[in-house]
Amino acid sequence: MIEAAMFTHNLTFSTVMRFKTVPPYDFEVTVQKPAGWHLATPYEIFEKGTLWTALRIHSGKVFGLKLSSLGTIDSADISCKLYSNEKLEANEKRELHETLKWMLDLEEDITRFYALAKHDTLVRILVRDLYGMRITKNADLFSRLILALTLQMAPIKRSDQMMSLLIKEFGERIRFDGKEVLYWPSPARIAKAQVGELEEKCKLGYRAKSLKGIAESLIKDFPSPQELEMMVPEEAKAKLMELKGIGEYSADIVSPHPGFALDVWSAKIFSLLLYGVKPESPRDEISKLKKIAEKRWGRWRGYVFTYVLNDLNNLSTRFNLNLTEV
DNA sequence: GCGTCCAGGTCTACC
DNA sequence: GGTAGACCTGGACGC
Repeated sequence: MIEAAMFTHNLTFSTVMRFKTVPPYDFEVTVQKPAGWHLATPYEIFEKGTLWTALRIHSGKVFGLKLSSLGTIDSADISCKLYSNEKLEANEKRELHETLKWMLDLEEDITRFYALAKHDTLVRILVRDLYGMRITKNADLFSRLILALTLQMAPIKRSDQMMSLLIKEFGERIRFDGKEVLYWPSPARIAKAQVGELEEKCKLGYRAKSLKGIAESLIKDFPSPQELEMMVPEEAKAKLMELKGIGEYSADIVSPHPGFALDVWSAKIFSLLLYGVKPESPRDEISKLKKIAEKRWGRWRGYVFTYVLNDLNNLSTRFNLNLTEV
C-alpha cells in the first residue's frame, strides 16, 4: 500500500535532448542491468526499449526522464524527453544536458578497457557477454547514500525492504507522460523526520540515526557528485567518510570515481573467480583482493567489478562455479 | 512454535 | 594503532 500522503509532482513541461555516444554503447543492457540494478530508482518503468525514470539534481529540483536509443550498439543515438514542472531556461537545459551525458557514461572510450581482453581471459569473457554495457552514475547523491547504508550488515532482501519502505513512506510520486514513478526521499524530508519514525516505519534499526545525520549534512553544505569527481579519489572518499555511518565500503559505492567496492559477498565471488575457493574469512580477503584488482585492471577495475556482478550466471557456467549462491 | 544465529559494515571503548 | 563487541531486523535453521 503506497502512502496516501506521498508528495506528488505533476510534470507537464517537456523538452527533447539527443545524444551521440562513443561506441560501443548498448542502451538496454546499460539501463536495465542483468543483475536487476536500476538507473535511478527501483520504481522506474522499462517497456519495449524505453525507460521512464526520474532524477533529483543537486539544487533539489525533480525531473521525469523518458529515455530510448534510436541507433545501434556501434552507433547509438540516445533520445531523452525531459519533463519538468516549469519551462526550462537555456542555462538549465545546458546543465541538464551535461548531467545526463555524465550519468549515462556517453563519452567514456571503453575500447581501452576492452583492449585488456587481449591478455586477460576474464575480461575477454566479460566483453563477449556484456558488449557495450556502461557503468552509469547517479546525480542524486542521497539516493546512493541510502543504498550504501541499507546494504550494510543485511541480506539483500532486507536491504530491499528498507529501501522500499523509505520510498513509500518518505519518497515522492512523479507523474509525467502518462506514467508514475516513485522516487527517493529528499535529504530535507529525512532531516525533518524523527529517528523513531524512521526506525519504526522503515525498519532501519541502528541505521536510522545515521540516515538522519547524513540528510542533515547534505542540506547544509556538501559537494555534488560532479564536484566529488573533480577531487582526487582519496579526497572524495575522505569527504564521504565524514558522513555519519559511511565507512570505506560505503564511500567506495557512493564515490563517482571508479572503485572496487568489495564487501563480504563480492569478496567471496572474486575469491572463487581468482583462486577457485571460497575464503574462510572473506572480510579479511577484501584488502588483498583490492590490491590485486588495482594491479591487474588499474583504472578499469570498476568496470571489471560491475561486469562480473552482472554476469554471474554465465561466469558460473564458464568456470564451473556456483557464483550466484555464495 | 520457539530459540539461536548471523548477514553485501561502522563506530566506539578499551588496551 | 589495533581490535573486540555492540548494533536493528528478519529469514534460515535446528530442535
